[in-house]
Amino acid sequence: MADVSTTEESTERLEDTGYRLTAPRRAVLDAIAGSNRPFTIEELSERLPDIGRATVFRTIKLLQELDIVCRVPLEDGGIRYERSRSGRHHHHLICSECGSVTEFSDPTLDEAIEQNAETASFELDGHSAELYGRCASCQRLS
Amino acid sequence: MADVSTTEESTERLEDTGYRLTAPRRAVLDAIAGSNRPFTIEELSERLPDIGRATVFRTIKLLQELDIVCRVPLEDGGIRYERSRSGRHHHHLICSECGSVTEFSDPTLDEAIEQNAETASFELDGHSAELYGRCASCQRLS
DNA sequence: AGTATCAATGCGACTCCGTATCATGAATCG
DNA sequence: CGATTCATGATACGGAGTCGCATTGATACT
Repeated sequence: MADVSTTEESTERLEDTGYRLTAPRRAVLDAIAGSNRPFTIEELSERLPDIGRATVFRTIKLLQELDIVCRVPLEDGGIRYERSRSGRHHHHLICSECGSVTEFSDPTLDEAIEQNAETASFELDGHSAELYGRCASCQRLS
Repeated sequence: MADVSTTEESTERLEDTGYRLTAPRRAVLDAIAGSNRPFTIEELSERLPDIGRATVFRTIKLLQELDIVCRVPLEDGGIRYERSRSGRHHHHLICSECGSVTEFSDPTLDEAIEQNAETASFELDGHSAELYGRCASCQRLS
């Protein structure tokens, strides 16, 4: 799977899947390329005052489908979004203090999940796993 | 940790933690005792027309804190709730066809999660894992 | 290049889920 | 039994996301 860490590759992925490359979509891609912290739609929308709120929602939804952006569910039920670094399936370490989000992949974890599904005769087609706590730098600060 | 599969034990847990045992709370406990499928607040509220919507929300929130009820995040972002059978930490197998939810616990899975946190020097204080797919009986039906 | 087509946009209204406010009522303690 | 404090219900409110629809603009066709 292609890297999606640059705006160029993301626009490519957009075009390859038959979606139109429009000015608002470019603007959203640029905006999320420039932010390294997970963001809410509102924050994104404020940074793009000339783009309709509905369009921002629609675009983020689209980018999620293309695995360019991923949804980060917080412990309190809130939702943030982040540009997916790997463009592949992964899990999150979510710091409840500074809000930073780190991706990780772990075949052992995925395997444990598959094993549980199998034991229950469950036909797995997706899963999510989020880890909540304090990141290394927040620990150092206290 | 005590079993919470009966309304009696749940009312006990309520009282033990210093909360008042009121008629609306009893009614909510009875209602969820009688339902074996995960429910939305709206559904629950409809079954309890004499109880204010806000109270249903408040009560479910309280029961979540007491581990009597657990939150079930669906793949589409929706939320349902279910009486916790074990009253302990667990994960969910969520059938996208019939909506059934099965709990499971797996030390191997939890350990894999802890291992990842440790590798990242992350101080873990909670996690969630949800498995999405088709349950055994839905597979049989097709 | 010129044009037709259909997807994408922007706006605003709207839904859905959950929460805050606050006066009233009920459970618990002395 | 009376006082206190917690819980309730009604309603208004708020945030997040969606919908409908007229307009715009990217793409494909010639």
